[in-house]
Amino acid sequence: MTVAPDRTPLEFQSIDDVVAALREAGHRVSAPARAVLGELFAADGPISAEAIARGAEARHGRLEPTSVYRNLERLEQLGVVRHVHAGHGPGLYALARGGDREYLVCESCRRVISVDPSELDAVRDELRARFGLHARFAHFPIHGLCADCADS
Amino acid sequence: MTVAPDRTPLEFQSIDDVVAALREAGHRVSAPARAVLGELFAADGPISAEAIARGAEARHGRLEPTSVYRNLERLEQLGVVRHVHAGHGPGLYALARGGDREYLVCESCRRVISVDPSELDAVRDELRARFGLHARFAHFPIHGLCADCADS
DNA sequence: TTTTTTGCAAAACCTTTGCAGTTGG
DNA sequence: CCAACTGCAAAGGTTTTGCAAAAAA
Repeated sequence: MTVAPDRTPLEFQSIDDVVAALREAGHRVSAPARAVLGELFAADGPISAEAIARGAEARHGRLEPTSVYRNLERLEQLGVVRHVHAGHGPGLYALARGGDREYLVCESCRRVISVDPSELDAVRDELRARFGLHARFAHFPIHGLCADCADS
Repeated sequence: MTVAPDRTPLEFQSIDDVVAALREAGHRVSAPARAVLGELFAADGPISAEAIARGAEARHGRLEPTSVYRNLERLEQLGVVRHVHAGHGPGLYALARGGDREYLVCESCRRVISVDPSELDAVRDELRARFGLHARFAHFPIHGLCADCADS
């Protein structure tokens, strides 16, 4: 078992930052591991493991989904990555840089809206007052129709 | 293609009501179909297809999960059944009687809290005002920790 | 009798696991 | 050099699909 280094996700600004953290935690850093990080840093939102595998395969060599999942799991334990379940379909993975995020998902166009948790405090307060539920929207996001899709 | 009869879910108070509606819609009603309905009427909350298959198998004869899924799909098209996705794990199915419901799920104890949609209007209003999202919690419920689990 | 529904088998989909071989440090 | 990581193959859990046999109306 490895221990997450004493860093916040905010400090991971580049692939090399993460590579350093991985090594600090006793991990080795292979070409596939770098390729996965490359896709995550290149993405502008949460993406699927399969998208990572395909993108990385195009730019670098062969990359099995298996390996992508194993890398993502490791990065998630390190606190570098988080994943979110958007409706049916595969889980979506994103860098945790920029601090915690919570998500809203459009069921129609599948757009993922990323928000600061504080923006959902009013919602959380209401749910706790009324039902005693301490709601979290980081892993299982709020679903609905975005403004554009609701208009049509 | 069949057309849903001109009834609201509120009118389905018994297995026979549903059987009548199925026939009205041009469907045949087999023993397995009745067994699935029996489990749904016996359940006191959303249950998995596998639970339905096991329960029905105990009381009546053999019942393949395949058949359960096919029956649930048909009942869902008729408006008699709805399903909800509670975290990881299988989908949960419940009768739609009593009108629409929306759900909150505890990520720790997996308890499903069923609420009247109007109880979530304040939450919906806040989400719409702030993000333009028209939230729905019937199919993908709100996740979090219930009061009991949050205390421990 | 005729069309629907079932059972069984197989596959699809996403993800995890096992294992032998390769590779990073 | 040796533990860790990879590829490949296989399996796990949930749901869907294909098809011949059984059953409803």
